[in-house]
Amino acid sequence: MGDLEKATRKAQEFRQRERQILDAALELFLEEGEDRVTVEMIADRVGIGKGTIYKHFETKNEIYLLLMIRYEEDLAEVFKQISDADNKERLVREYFRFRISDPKRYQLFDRLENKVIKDHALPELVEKLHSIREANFARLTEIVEARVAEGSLEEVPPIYHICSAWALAHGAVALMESPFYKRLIDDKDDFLDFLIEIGIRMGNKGQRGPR
Amino acid sequence: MGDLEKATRKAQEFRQRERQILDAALELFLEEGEDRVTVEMIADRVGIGKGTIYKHFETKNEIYLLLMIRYEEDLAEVFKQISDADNKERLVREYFRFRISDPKRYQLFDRLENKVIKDHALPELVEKLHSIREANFARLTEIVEARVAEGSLEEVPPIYHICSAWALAHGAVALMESPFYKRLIDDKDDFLDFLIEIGIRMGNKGQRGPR
Amino acid sequence: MGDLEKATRKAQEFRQRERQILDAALELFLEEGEDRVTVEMIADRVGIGKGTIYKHFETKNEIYLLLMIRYEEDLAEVFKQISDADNKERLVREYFRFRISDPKRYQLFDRLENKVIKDHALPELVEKLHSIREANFARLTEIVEARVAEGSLEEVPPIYHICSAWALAHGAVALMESPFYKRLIDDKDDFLDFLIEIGIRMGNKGQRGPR
Amino acid sequence: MGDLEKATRKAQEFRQRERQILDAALELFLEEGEDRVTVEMIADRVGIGKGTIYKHFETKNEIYLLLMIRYEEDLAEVFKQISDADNKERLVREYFRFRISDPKRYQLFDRLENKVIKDHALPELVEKLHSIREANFARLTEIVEARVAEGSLEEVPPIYHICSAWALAHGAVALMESPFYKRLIDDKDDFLDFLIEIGIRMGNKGQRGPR
DNA sequence: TATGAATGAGGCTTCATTCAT
DNA sequence: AATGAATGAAGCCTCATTCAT
Repeated sequence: MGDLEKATRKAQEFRQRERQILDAALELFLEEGEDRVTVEMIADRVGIGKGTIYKHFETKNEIYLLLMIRYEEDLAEVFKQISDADNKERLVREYFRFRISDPKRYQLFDRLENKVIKDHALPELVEKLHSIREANFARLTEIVEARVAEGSLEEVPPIYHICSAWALAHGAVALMESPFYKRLIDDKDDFLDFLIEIGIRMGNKGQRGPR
Repeated sequence: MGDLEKATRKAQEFRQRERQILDAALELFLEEGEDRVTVEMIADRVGIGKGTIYKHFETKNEIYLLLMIRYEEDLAEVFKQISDADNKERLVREYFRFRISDPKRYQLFDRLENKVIKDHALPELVEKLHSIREANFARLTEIVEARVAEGSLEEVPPIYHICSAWALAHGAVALMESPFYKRLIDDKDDFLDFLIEIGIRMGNKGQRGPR
Repeated sequence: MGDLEKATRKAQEFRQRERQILDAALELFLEEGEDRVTVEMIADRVGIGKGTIYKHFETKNEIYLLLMIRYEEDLAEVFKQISDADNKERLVREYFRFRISDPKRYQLFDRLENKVIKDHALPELVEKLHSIREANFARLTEIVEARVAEGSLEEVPPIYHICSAWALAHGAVALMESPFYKRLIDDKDDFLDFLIEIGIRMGNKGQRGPR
Repeated sequence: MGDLEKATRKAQEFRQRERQILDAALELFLEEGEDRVTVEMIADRVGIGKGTIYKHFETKNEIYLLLMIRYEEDLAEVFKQISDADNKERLVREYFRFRISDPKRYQLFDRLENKVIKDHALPELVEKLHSIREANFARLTEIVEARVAEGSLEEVPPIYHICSAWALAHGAVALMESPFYKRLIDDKDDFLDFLIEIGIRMGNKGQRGPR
């Protein structure tokens, strides 16, 4: 094996380990709650030493952030899948599906974001996270603008439509996770259908009287 | 002053102190984030000794819970104000207003609930919290059932209507607090109006095609 | 015992404990070298818990600094003893004696100062330390100025005389502590007499040719 | 190229690398303080791997020691330059110049010596260091003895003269490096002249009354 | 009852050194 | 010979809770 090849392999293994650590961290955060998870626990789950983690990440906060970025990138992927030709209905549906498909994960990142922002930690990474999110938003805005132009959505700033969908999805997630609310709903899927319908219709033209 | 009188006064002062502690704790939790607030900080703000706090509350978790219960009771008060005679619109409006009026507080309790539940702490108090909430729900359910009966709301289980309103309000709160989304919306009040309108219309009969 | 009395006693005991910690820390630093001494070791020597130390001092650096300030105050005491009426000889002698009497301590603080300054730690305390030192210097400067005025010291800025004495004392201390040099000198006291004589004569008028 | 030649070259390169490492280490120790410099930082500056450093030196302590020996050898060079024919003045001047020319370096080694000795590390190397220093001393002693014999220096053990010069130089270095003292002296060069004059006269015959 | 000094488990992070490739 | 990923002991500091006064 050539030196170059060897180096490439090493680099790949290194990347691979990074992924392992992030995966293990995410698992543990979801299982136990991020505050209860120590760096040592993450290392143990991967089967490596505590110090090794710090070869890959500067601080625990960086792990948080990287995980959040991964999530945001996954969301970008979802948006990319839904080509511009698609209709709004499909978009809202996919968006809800993505959010609700793993509500624990979603809520974890919601908590983490607040934590990380309060710590003023890793501002460059926070910036990166936000810029990915902004790109996602730009894409959404385009789609919404087209709908507004064709007259199927009410003429308010596109961001209103986006944010209200975001809010409903966010709330739906919290609902699905709250042990209190969970026990009030018998047929979860049926309820989700109901919610998604609301999401789809929300902001459609002609739903509101004159302001 | 008689002994009895004296004892009564003492008991009152004790109650009073308890309130002071809870108020100070809430203030600090909101200002700094609950993780950064130590029991000592709370005692300092009240101007008492750290040990005294433990004469009133068994653990820090109990403070969390008591605060949450207070919040839920405040919400009950809101519902009580809105007599059964009231229309749905007013109810939704007040509900949103209450939630959004102090989003930080709302989010704090959302976080605390998850934390406390994960700790399996103070199950009796958690039970109490939930029973208050259930009472609130019962009241809401009645109102909604009436609307459904009169034909203005779609015929799905009342809980669907309640939960979707809850979800939207919950999401709206998160939106208002997220630094990322905050900067995307210029006219906050205008957007909230938009959202509340959606909340009001949400689930109205005739908004959905046949399932 | 009255409440006031009790409070006073408590406060005294608290002070006393602070002294104990500082004493133990100094002992250990001298015995083992500051880098080898952990906060836990200090606590063990005092016979208290690790956490207690942090009730008295914010960081390990603060312990360093407080110790240094104590030393500088002791030196101020030496200067105060030597009233202005005294002659230069006595002053130099006492100064050397103080420095050399505990060279390990002196060197410890020399090291600590560099360390603390590099850390940019506790700037207010560093400031305090320096202001004490400055007061000591002001006192010295007065004495030296008087000698210069009466013609017994060479007419250079008073600080020159002070600094050269400081330098010789500083070097003498290092000499006394260096295992290498220690073994070269048989009669330590005799050599110190020699050095002190040099210190006394150093800078006397008429010792130097025209510049 | 023959095998021998090749081996020789390899050996030379190895030597060369060793020098590079020591140079980089010295630079970093001076810039950042030895405690803040990790082995990795040294490797990075040289542009080699961390492991390679351990092919050349057993431990970090060995690097310290080798650097100290180099410094002592440089000093030996200074003494060699000043042939026996030279006068005392020139010697003292050169000695001061050497010490003061790079006070940070001097102080670094002073610190390192204490550290290394406390660790009881690498006793053979410590021994080597001391023997070089002893040789330097022997040379100095000869010179001083000649001066004493010719009557220009006071009749005390030669080591007294040497040690007092050492002490003054050592103190001068500390002075030059102390941020506190630095700001008290306006004209550094003028003051150094003053100090060197003292160093030259120090211990001259006729400077002291009868003991 | 009120106090606050004392506790110590536990978390994060650092870094000299090892060792398989 | 050179590498650098991996290690884990060790250090500093936090803070909920206890308990003697």
